[in-house]
Amino acid sequence: MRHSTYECNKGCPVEATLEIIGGKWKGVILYHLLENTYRFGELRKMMPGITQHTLTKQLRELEGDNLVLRKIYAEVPPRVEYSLTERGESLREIILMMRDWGRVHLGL
Amino acid sequence: MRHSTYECNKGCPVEATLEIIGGKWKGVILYHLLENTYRFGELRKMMPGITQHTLTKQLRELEGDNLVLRKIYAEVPPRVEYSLTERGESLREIILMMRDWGRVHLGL
DNA sequence: CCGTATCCTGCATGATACTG
DNA sequence: CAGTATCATGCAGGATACGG
Repeated sequence: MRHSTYECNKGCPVEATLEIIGGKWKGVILYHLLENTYRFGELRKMMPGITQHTLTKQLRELEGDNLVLRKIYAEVPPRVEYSLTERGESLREIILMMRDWGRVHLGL
Repeated sequence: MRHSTYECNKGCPVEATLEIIGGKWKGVILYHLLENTYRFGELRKMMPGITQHTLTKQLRELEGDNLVLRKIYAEVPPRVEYSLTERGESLREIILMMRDWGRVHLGL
């Protein structure tokens, strides 16, 4: 007896995906990294509302979920660049669809 | 001088969309309603982890965002059915993509 | 420049009990 | 059956200060 296509008994795939990109800032971070590789300070400037503390935490979590790559350059002053992993890239379509939906239905 | 396609200065459309579907349960609720119209108690059974209190609140918020329609039947015992509005339907593609992404990348 | 270390706060979510 | 009413709690996110 097969389950419904919509069954969510143990680990709904929609819920699980939202746990990864559903934070207050993660979608926005990924959205920016879709366009380009960015340094920590650049991301911060793009998101005036986020604190340094929170940005660091969110980036660590995205890194932990293997969506974002953190590359450290041994320079002075230090430079750290964030980019999407292949797994992160695979979210491109979803993120862009959310952007489009927001534009159309929320007038943004 | 045009802005970048990715600019998020005031009201990022990705962030705004996530505010609507990004809660812990909203995606799952919408996911179920994608398939069918359901009664309150049916939804509750489908999501064993959610409490009555929280389900009510989430449904009210979805209703407030005009994604879900709440239809009350004047019967005894009372019957209330939830379905997607047209606006809710417009999220179908996004939700299904999140489901697929979860299945492929999270092994669900 | 890119962080950690503390401490703190609000709000999303939950537990439990009661009701039209 | 489908809710409200209360009260409780955990954790995401923030403020501020300091460090390699």
